[in-house]
Amino acid sequence: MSNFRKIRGFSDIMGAEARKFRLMEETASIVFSRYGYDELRLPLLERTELFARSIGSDTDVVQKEMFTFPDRKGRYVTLRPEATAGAVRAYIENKLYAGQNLTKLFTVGPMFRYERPQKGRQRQFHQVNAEAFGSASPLLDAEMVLMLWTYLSELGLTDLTLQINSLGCRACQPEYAKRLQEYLRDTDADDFCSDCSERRERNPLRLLDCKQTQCQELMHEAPSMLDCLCESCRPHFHTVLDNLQRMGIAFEVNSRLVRGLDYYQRTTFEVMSGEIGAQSSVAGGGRYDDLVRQLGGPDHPAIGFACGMERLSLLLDDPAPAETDFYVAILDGDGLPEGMRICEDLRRKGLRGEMSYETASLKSQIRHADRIGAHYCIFLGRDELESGRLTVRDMGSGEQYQREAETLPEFLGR
RNA sequence: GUGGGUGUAGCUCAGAGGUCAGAGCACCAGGUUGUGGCCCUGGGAGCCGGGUGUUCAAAUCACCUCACCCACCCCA
Repeated sequence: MSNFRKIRGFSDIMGAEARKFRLMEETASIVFSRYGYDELRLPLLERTELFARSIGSDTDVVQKEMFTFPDRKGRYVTLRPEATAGAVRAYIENKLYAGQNLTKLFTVGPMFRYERPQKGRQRQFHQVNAEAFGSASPLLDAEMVLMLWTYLSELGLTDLTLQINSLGCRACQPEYAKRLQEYLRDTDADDFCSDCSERRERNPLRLLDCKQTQCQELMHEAPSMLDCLCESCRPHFHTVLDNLQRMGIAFEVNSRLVRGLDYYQRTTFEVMSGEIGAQSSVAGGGRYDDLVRQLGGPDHPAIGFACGMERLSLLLDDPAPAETDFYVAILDGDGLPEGMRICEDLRRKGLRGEMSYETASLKSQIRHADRIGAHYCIFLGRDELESGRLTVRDMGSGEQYQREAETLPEFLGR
């Protein structure tokens, strides 16, 4: 085996897997455009500072999962670990807000996080993202979730669960943090798992979604963010839920749904599957109403989501490859030029097929035609060259016909 | 970053210190068949993941390392 092997967590996407990726991309483009979204293609590399400022310098993503390195002039750059930061940067930098009050964008492509690979988790992974800027309307939140759900449905995915929560805004979050800390003060640090006892002070929200049973029991009685929503956030959340209900979207409100990226506020949501192992979250998103301003842009609210393509892929059936209409089997070396002409003529008529580039035995030619799934095998040997009529074999029935080359497109196209 | 599992032919795997490293499937050639699928004969193929050590002798034992898989963690 060669010494040149792919590096850890990076994979070659090919065959049925590549066809799934194409399906996910094309479906996204079709569905999202119905909702008014335009494609945005972002750089893979951005200044490290952009991610630290938007995702949060205290998060795991920024602290230990980014591919960060100095460029040739010593400036720190990072392979994007997610898409929102870059989309916000592009929104501000290109003044996409000018002349319109709503900007809807989607983007597809690779993301990079330095994590230990496992099922549904690679170091280079791929996301479908949608971001909408400029409206704080709860109807936009509902539409975003609806669009995501429609997208997943059109991919044929059922058996998914949608969870939704509100994290509150900068007005009500401090009040909740205070209440949560008061609650935690009455618990014993040693009763939590080691991770939770450490982050109890620094990042108490994280204790809410710890999977350890002892932590879940301790947090069972913890105050809920939903009880602390301010006079603005509470009706906003309820309007979102009302509209989802009206649109027939089934969801669960989960007040413990916490997102690991600091910029999320108000409505947050996650789509999960029970069939793909531990990495069960296939999509997630929410509002980030303060982020544009924080990154130096206008005070525009925004909302978005990301879909993990590798995880969706685990749920998709293998799409069949394109059908092969014909195979031109050359049985005599003199037939090679004519075979190529016939082959090319058929392709120009829109048919799909291949030819043998060298002569081979009839037996192996037929086997090859069978293997590539050709519907018809066209023989070109000594007899055919002399008579000017080709032998066409129907690979399904085994029947054979004599045909002039000119009549082939019509014959095969039926 | 932490744990557990696995690395032998293109694929699935057997071989557990001692003849030139094996099977099935796949592939190639030939035979048979009504010009493919069934059957028969033959063939090509392998840094036994890599390295170091122990031994007269290592795919096999020890240590190191790399990769893959699963889980923790984190997230999509």
